[in-house]
Amino acid sequence: MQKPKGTYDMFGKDSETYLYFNKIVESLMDKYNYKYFKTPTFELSEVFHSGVGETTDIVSKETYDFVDRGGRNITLRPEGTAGLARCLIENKLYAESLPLKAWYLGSMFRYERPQAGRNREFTQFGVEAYGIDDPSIDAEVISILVNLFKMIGLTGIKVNINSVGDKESRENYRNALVEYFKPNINDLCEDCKVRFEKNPLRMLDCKIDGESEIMKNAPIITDYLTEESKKHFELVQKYLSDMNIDFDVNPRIVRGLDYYTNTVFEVEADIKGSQNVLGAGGRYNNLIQNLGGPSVPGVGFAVGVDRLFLALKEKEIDLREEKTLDIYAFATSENEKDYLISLVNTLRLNGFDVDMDYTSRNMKNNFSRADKLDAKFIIIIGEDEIKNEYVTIKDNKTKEGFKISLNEMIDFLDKKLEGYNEN
RNA sequence: GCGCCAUUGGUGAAGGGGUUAACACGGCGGAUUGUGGUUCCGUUAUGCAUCGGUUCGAAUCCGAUAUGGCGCCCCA
Repeated sequence: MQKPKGTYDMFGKDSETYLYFNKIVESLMDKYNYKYFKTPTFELSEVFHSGVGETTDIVSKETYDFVDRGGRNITLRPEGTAGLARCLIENKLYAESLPLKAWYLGSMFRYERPQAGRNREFTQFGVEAYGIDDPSIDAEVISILVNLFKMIGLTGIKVNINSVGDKESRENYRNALVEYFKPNINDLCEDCKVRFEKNPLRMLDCKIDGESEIMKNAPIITDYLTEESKKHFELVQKYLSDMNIDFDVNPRIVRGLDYYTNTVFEVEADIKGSQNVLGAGGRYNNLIQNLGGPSVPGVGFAVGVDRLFLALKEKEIDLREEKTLDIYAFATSENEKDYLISLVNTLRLNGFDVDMDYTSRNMKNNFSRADKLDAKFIIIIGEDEIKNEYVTIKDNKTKEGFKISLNEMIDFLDKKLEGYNEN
């Protein structure tokens, strides 16, 4: 038995990191007053086809599609935005007071060739703000991303921003690019020739020709923005500066998904490997309309959580909450086991984190097990303890031993643990 | 979808055709102990990703498959 290609099992330190990361995200979202949304992991296929765009590879050849038992065309979500947009339309949330600020965290699915930082089932954390087409929200969304990295202590990140303009700007620019490259197309790489036909904007991203003279002198989108788009982009930059957020304007970045308009951005980390873009996003003012809803603008980003963890690992950042066991309890022989079980149950009901010996190990093994589990206190139950109604409690740090009557046990432990937390 | 590389126990690994698959950590058991983290002893892969092939003989050479990694396409 083997897990499917491109999936992973998460446990041990990694799952501790994951749980702690969730907590950080939740508290971060509270700071910005964004609300958690949980939408389905799969949607009717058309949600992604009309939402993300037919032409992007993600939808045209990387989705997990299947027909369910009722004959419906279903797609496992390859990204989070389209489903959230569908949720907004279906529940008419645009009728409530705007902006609607939402966040999500969950699995996404893309049928791709896996490598480090790229899986077929992967986790994204995303943020979206709908209803207000104001550059201040673009800037806020970017600031969330920057703040997230700050909160988890990840350094060496770089924010690149650009504007792909509105529909009109983009059409003008596309024509200019085609015009510019047409005479020289034969000098470019094979991939670029394909992009020339399919999506000329992507040519600027080319790994092979990217640094060549012809690319450097290519027209840049900023010169083709309409007055309105230009002003929007300038204000985004101003607000970012007002928040003291460092960024670079990079006219070469274009997003892969069709729904973006105006602001686009990505955040890259200085880590090895080609999967160094940790998060990316932008504004999408036509998405809701494309999905059959009213004209509602939106802006947001998604972070690749697996990639983020990879970066943490490379930088040796241990993002975990310290979790230690309050009590490890054991009995000196099999005869006291039933008593032990009942005592442990009582302790747990009183709010202590307790583990116990299930196999009646010898005493030495029990002590080393208590150490391994990082227990703060050890409780020992023997014949004498039962007969005289007390417990032997050992402080595992100071090695001090106490004989405490059953009645006083809870109070004693409460007080001791309080002292522990203060230290 | 394409190209290149890799895969040995619970983990890190050595071994690159010759019979018992090294070493370390971890796990389990024991010695001693109504009070331990040290030490000592024992044990822990009939098997080297899977399936075929070559050979007297394969973890070792060859092929296919699977999975992982690097790069590309694409993208978070």
